[in-house]
Amino acid sequence: MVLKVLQRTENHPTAEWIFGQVQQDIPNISLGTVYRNLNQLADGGIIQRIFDNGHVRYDGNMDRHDHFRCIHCQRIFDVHLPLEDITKKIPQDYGFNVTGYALDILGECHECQSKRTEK
Amino acid sequence: MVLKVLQRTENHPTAEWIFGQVQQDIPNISLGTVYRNLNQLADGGIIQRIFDNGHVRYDGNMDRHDHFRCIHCQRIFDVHLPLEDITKKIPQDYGFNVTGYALDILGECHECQSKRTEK
DNA sequence: AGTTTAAGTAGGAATTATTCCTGGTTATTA
DNA sequence: TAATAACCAGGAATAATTCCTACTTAAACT
Repeated sequence: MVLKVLQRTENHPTAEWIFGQVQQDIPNISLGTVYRNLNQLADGGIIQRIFDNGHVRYDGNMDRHDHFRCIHCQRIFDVHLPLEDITKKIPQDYGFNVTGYALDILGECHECQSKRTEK
Repeated sequence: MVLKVLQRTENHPTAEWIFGQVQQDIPNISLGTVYRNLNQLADGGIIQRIFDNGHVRYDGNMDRHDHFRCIHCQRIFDVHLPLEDITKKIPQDYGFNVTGYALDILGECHECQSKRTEK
């Protein structure tokens, strides 16, 4: 159920929000259960953790993708950028094995640009 | 003083650690002051926040660089990769303004590779 | 110099997100 | 049917961080 809720949304919700959603179907589920399930799913690579200013959000979309966060409205958008460089260059230049990476981009989204220039 | 401590270390310390260091010079500084100063410095772009599994660390090195975290020993290494792609492609493909980005790479560091193959 | 205003702070309480614990419930196996 | 295992609710505990209040120091003004 936790997984279903997460995959049904376009957003990148917090544990708390997921808890609220799941509660509508399973009224007496506990927050601890949501956390336990999210951690299992994330550790098993089924879902992804996103670190948003020290707070954790979750993403049920496991296609390789990155995140853009608007510095005004704080929304997180999925973006797709192939960075095949990394998996070549890091082992080459540093001798480290790469198992994954996460790119977080900051900036100003479309809407917030318009809102700003309207004034 | 908070800034000085942070810039003197090669590591990516937590607020708590910085607090301990600064205490040696200013014995009755409070943890809240350390947090306030770190937040001001980070918001002002003087230092960088690093999100390490939901915990916050700080980095006094403001050259444009990225981070590699070893999945075994959990240490964080600085790596340098020019990703000029991002600042071109994101505005092009998505119409977002980019003000910054952070690349977090996961993998196995040198030492942990050796340790593992020794066995 | 004395007074007002502002800025920065210690110390600790409060808040928030997350994990941990215990006893109970359900499912599984034999 | 009895025994074992897995999972969970509910709430307590923990950890990181922010917030609050009264105090101190510095700056600006008269």
